[in-house]
Amino acid sequence: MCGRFTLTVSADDLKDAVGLEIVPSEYQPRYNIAPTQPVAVVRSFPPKELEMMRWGLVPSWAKDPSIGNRLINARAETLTEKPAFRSAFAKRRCLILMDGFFEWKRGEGKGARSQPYWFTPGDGKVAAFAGLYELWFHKEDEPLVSCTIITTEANDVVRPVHDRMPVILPRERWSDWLEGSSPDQLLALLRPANLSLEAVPVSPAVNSPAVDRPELIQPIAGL
DNA sequence: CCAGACGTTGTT
DNA sequence: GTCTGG
DNA sequence: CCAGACGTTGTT
DNA sequence: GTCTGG
Repeated sequence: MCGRFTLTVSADDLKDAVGLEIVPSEYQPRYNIAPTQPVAVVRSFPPKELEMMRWGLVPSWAKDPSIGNRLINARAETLTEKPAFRSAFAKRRCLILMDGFFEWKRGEGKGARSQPYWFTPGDGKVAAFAGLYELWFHKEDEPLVSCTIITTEANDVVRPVHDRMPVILPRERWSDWLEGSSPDQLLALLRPANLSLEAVPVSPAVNSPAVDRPELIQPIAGL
């Protein structure tokens, strides 16, 4: 995990939530955000800014941006060792904005379907994954800017569904993550979420990355 | 030395 | 760019 | 994460 | 089965 999430608020509400402007024409509410798609990100510099980035990290040394299709998550446990993430962890940390994420509980036996769940902080507010970003300079003037979501072990709410989850930073830790400098203090932030999460069983319609509508986060009966 | 990878997930 | 493997 | 493709040649 | 694309 995490391979799918939501950010369903309006551009105005997003601005109110984080205190930063976003280009309205680039943003729209989403109920099924998949890898390779644009996601709303706060990065600390230069300067602190809210912008849309491609989900899937493309390191500066990449010959081809397709490597980003695979670097959608970074394990917190090995962040400092992996060549693909080391420099981003040191210098290019970000907040990936969301208001819920999906995890799939695998069915027993072969051929069994996985049941998707939507996990949400449930207070209607914008929350944030801990992330890393990179700039990839090709031949155009503007670099391709991309990001990855940091994962850790599941907390008590998520564990029945899955053993990993994205790192969710409480609001009072946002600036610590963006502006921190000591690697030890930064790593200490990458813990399973302590905040309350609501687990909502949802329709397998979310399985298709092409489907994006409000019904995807409605509870389904019988579970 | 050069070449080639650089990642996570889940499944067996 | 930097590390690992041959 | 899941869904869907998995290929080349030559022609428009 | 495995890779690519969204």
